[in-house]
Amino acid sequence: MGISERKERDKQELRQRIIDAAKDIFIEQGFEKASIRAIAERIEYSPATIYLHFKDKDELLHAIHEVGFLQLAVLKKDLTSIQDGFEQLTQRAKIYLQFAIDNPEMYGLMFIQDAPMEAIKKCKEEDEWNCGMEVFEGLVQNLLLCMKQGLIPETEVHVLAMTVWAYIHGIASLYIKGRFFMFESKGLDVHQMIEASFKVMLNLFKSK
Amino acid sequence: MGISERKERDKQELRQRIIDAAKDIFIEQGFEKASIRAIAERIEYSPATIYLHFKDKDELLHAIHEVGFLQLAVLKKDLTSIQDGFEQLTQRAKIYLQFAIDNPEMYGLMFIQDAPMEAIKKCKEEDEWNCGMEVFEGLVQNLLLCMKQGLIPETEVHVLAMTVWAYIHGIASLYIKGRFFMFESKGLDVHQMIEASFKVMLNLFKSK
DNA sequence: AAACTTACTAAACAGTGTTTAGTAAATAAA
DNA sequence: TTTATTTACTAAACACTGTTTAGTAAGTTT
Repeated sequence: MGISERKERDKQELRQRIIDAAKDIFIEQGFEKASIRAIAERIEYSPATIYLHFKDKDELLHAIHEVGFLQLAVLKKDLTSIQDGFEQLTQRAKIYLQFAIDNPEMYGLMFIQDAPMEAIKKCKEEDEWNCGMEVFEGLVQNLLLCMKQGLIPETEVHVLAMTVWAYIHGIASLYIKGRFFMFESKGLDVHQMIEASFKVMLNLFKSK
Repeated sequence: MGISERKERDKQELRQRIIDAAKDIFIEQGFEKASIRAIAERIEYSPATIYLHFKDKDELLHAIHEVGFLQLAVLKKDLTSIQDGFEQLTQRAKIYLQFAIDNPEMYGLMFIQDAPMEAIKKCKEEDEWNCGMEVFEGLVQNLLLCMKQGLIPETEVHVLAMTVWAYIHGIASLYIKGRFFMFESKGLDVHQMIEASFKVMLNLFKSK
């Protein structure tokens, strides 16, 4: 009975085509322009077809945001090979920040917008936001390595990870949401300031 | 010629009524529900009338976001009377964070959403986002006080302020946008973690 | 050949921001 | 006082949005 299996494959393939098309429009033209109708048109199906694969737009955006985490995972994949904990932490932060700057719409979906989390809330089986957890766990492991190497003081590692994450996310989100714009109009070099802030933050973490 | 002046007053009053109604709906029912039509209905005017006072929705949201900064300013007004720089910094951060938790929609408008900044970009006279600048300047002055009192090491103060702001905003925005949700579902007390992270961050800043 | 299932969509519903054309009243000019 | 003009306002339309419903046409099973 290969027929029903082929049908299932076809179904999954169409689902993937929807996600890909949605992601492309989302990346190219931004959140606003990524309408169900525009996505449907790109894959040459009717808008209603999308609802055979996704409960609502939130669920589709949730699927896209997972693609974003996959993208980020690729960028992070070589991090653990960096022996020095502190150097790894520096690179980790830089990758995260660069990802946000290079993919502001996707970063927004992953860490700022309500949509993907709404989807989690709606489906009863608690997803627990595994995507975000994975990023966080990487940071936790990194910080544990730093502690093992005596580079930073022993502290409750989850709290420490939360602190580092908050800082990096703060820089990333204020930047991509235009809140450092005031510096630019005052003639200051924002990128340079971020770089300097980065160094300040890292130095603070060094155990004396 | 009191007539034209009265007319001008009436005009400004209606403008203010629009802002107030918009703010109320925005606060009560969230960003999504604050439609032009809903705002118009509340003040018993037609939707088109709103466009006689505001170029577009972004401009209206920009006006609302200024009300938010006024609200925040009230909460901050007694801060400078705190003599100890470090204590003032602590209280400043707490007020900022508490404001975000108590008024998530308004905080979103002030520091996360695109709308108000779009309005700035659209009108040619560079607004420079004075609202945000004011908050930032308060932090800068606070940090200068800390340095004067030898509580923190001498560093380029704008970079330092950016660092502190990013951290606090990071905590605030990740919290209100549900990204700490994963901790909750793991049985951790998020508020306690934030409190702990707060202490970690403040201790990092203390000069040894 | 008839019954059933699947995959899909046209069209509608209820909402959105925004613009246009037009009205009715208040004011200014004749 | 009558006419002209400006002002304040809105009904209705336009072009969108997410989503649902009812129906069709093809494929599969009986």
